Amino acid sequence: MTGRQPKRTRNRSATEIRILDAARSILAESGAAGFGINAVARSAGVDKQLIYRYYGGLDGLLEALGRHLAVWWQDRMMQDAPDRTPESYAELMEGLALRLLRILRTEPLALQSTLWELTDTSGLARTVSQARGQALGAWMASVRGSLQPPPGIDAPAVNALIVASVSYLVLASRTSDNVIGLPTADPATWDRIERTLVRVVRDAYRSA
Amino acid sequence: MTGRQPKRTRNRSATEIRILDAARSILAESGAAGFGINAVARSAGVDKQLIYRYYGGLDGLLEALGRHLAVWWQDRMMQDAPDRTPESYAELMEGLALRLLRILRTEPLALQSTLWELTDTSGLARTVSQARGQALGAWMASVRGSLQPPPGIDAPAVNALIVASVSYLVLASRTSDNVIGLPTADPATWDRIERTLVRVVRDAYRSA
DNA sequence: ATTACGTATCACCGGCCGGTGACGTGTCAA
DNA sequence: TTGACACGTCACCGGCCGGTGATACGTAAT
Repeated sequence: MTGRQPKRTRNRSATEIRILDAARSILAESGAAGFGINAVARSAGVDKQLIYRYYGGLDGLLEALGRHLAVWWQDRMMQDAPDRTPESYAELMEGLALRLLRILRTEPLALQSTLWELTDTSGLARTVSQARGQALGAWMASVRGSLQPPPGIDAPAVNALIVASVSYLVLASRTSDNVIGLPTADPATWDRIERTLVRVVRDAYRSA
Repeated sequence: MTGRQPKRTRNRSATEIRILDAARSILAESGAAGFGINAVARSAGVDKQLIYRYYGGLDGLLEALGRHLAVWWQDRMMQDAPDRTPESYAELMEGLALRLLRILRTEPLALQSTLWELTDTSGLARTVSQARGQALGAWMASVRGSLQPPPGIDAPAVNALIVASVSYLVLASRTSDNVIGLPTADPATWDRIERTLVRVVRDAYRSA
């Protein structure tokens, strides 16, 4: 009857992790819309005052989350598919496109952080957004070896088109089951998309 | 000193237009984030109660806005470029891609309504979102004539990739000046993108 | 045992949101 | 002239937001 309850664990670094984890899962589950001091504090089971003390408010928390996501993207890109080293620049890009597609489709965190990049005007989520770009670049560098794109082709532009199309299709499929005429609820559609991606990349990088 | 001021125009249909125009310009200028009953009422210089009376609240207003945007997209797609009728299916898609790219880049309303499609989960903005898809389809139908895609090519998938890439690049350029490695602040970058788009479409639809 | 400090909690603020009920006041028909 | 009614306005509600000051409590050095 006496003591209320033992007040909490009283462990700063553990609390900091609780907060960061809560931030991460809120972003993954609710997206940028549901993200805020109150929501993070509630989800972490912690008073929001601690977010101000340990992270310096929303800005600091987002910076920390950005750093966290940067390594998360790196890990996620590298893992689970040491597919054979590509024999051409086109194959390299095929690998990147398919890998990105699968990550975006299976990892809510990946999807939401990509989406946030499009909506954040305040620049508050800048560090969060940059994470993906860095990871893509790092993967390219690590797998590329000495492969060069065929001459006379604007490789950065082609690659941007590919990555952009993958990103948009997955983002749009989240809220609609018919994206630009494709029934994205049907798994077979994604097979078509993958085959078409491969085909388009090969055609774009064929030298002739 | 006596009469306050004449209370307002006392003209329902004019007020309805004021409200709808305010909604449209708020969407164009502030996007989905800034959109709400209070903001629309303020911008229209009208009490929000009227939005409930005339449109039945946010839902009704959004439906009306959706219908409005549907015809707006149609007009915007058709106007300002009766470019020569295409001689191949590839040319047809080139035209669509370039037209969409330019509309998205120059019309904030087009960009924001496309963006809303990605963020709206409540389905509240469904009618707003569908407007674009309908307009693209209608334009295709009107220009297509008897052109057919080459056999053995998944034309819907290719077209979706193209439209998706254009959409993503423009959306992302709104909040960042470096999108997937491309400096989108530099006008020359958009020339590269256009050239690359044309090239990719042609390669994708070459029959051989 | 007392002090000092870091950890955690609570209570409160102003502001904006969507939504609603009650209140004028022009207009036009009975 | 006297209604009835539609158009417009005002005031208010509960709820959530980001942010801050004061307070309780465990712990470790003095």
